[in-house]
Amino acid sequence: MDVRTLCLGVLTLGDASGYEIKKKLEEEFAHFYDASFGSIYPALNKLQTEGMVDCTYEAQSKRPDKKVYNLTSEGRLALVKELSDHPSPDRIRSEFIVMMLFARLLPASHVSQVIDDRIASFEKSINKFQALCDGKNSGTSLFVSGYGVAIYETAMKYLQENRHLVEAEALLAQVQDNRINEFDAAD
Amino acid sequence: MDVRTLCLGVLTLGDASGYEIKKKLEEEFAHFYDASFGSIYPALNKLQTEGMVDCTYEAQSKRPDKKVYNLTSEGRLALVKELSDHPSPDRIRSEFIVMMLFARLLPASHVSQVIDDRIASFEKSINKFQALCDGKNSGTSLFVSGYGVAIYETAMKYLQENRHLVEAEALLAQVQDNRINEFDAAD
DNA sequence: TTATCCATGTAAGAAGTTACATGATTGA
DNA sequence: TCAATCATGTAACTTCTTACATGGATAA
Repeated sequence: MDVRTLCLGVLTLGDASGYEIKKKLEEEFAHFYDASFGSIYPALNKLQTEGMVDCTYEAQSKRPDKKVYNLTSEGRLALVKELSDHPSPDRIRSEFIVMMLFARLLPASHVSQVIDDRIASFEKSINKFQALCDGKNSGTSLFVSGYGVAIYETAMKYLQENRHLVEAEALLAQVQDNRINEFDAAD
Repeated sequence: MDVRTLCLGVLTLGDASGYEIKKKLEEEFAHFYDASFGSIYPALNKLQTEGMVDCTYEAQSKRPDKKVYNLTSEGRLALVKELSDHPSPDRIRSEFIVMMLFARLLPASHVSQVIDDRIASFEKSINKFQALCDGKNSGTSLFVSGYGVAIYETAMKYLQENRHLVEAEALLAQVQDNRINEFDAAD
């Protein structure tokens, strides 16, 4: 799955410009997939040459023209085919977790700060998903935003209840380092 | 954060070869970061030319030589500096979630199969993290594997309890498609 | 005998990000 | 006046994956 497929998918929800597709991704797919303009615009142009999408220009006063894309039947077929493969495993890239694993190398205060920030950002995500839940009628969107709420709530609660494990280790390592430094200083 | 940083991190746990670093990543960092040999070996070579790691050859009978790397003080410093930045938000790429969002385009049976598979794979992940929990003494590893258990358990439970939302929509769309096809056939 | 583990490496290519260019509009 | 929103696009660059090359040992 790539940005092209994602664009086709968004277009099943209605005609849209590249800019609108990007916005839709930020709202709807929040946290589960993202793409930049630098990948969306070329993808749409390529999809057009391949006949997967049609494009009509919408002139706008006081704004650049809008290129509104709509899915062709070939495009819809290609999307369904793409979605029919079994999904590859989720790919997660968490700098936060890596940092936690090496917490003993860092100042304890910094570790605490990072955890505080992470909890705050989880809270934001939960609110965002919650708002999405409330505004949604379709079963699938409800399912996905509910999934987001469930996972981020668990993650947040876990951090609150278990942060001491990491913080204790960071603190211990720091104390030991200081002791060594004191020994060094004493020499 | 990139593969280079990850290699430096693993080397704080003890000297290791590229191959061993890869294995360690698969065990310890499972699901939160991964890297292929094709990125690890070049990263280690570059780190060596930069003086971040030393390398000693270990001749092995009946096996190729092993290049065992160990962290230099510059390497440790660079790692700490890298980890001192605030971690960027987790990046998740979930084909599964995208597929759920477009479930209405797919055969209901296929959707059900995909959810079954996902539940099974979550179960595997939980067992893996659980085993990791049991085998670990350090607070940080316990924290991280516990985090994995908590999240995957939530995800699994959520799928079990809410899969009907997606399955119903896929089924409904399918029935409507069939109805249209019947109309078409009647013409 | 077939696959998997051990062990390192390279080269080609995919896929994306970042930064830039352009430029008016609107809200703080 | 400063930032953000709308709107599209390109080019350079980064980063990683995949596939290949090599080859003995071991387990099913």
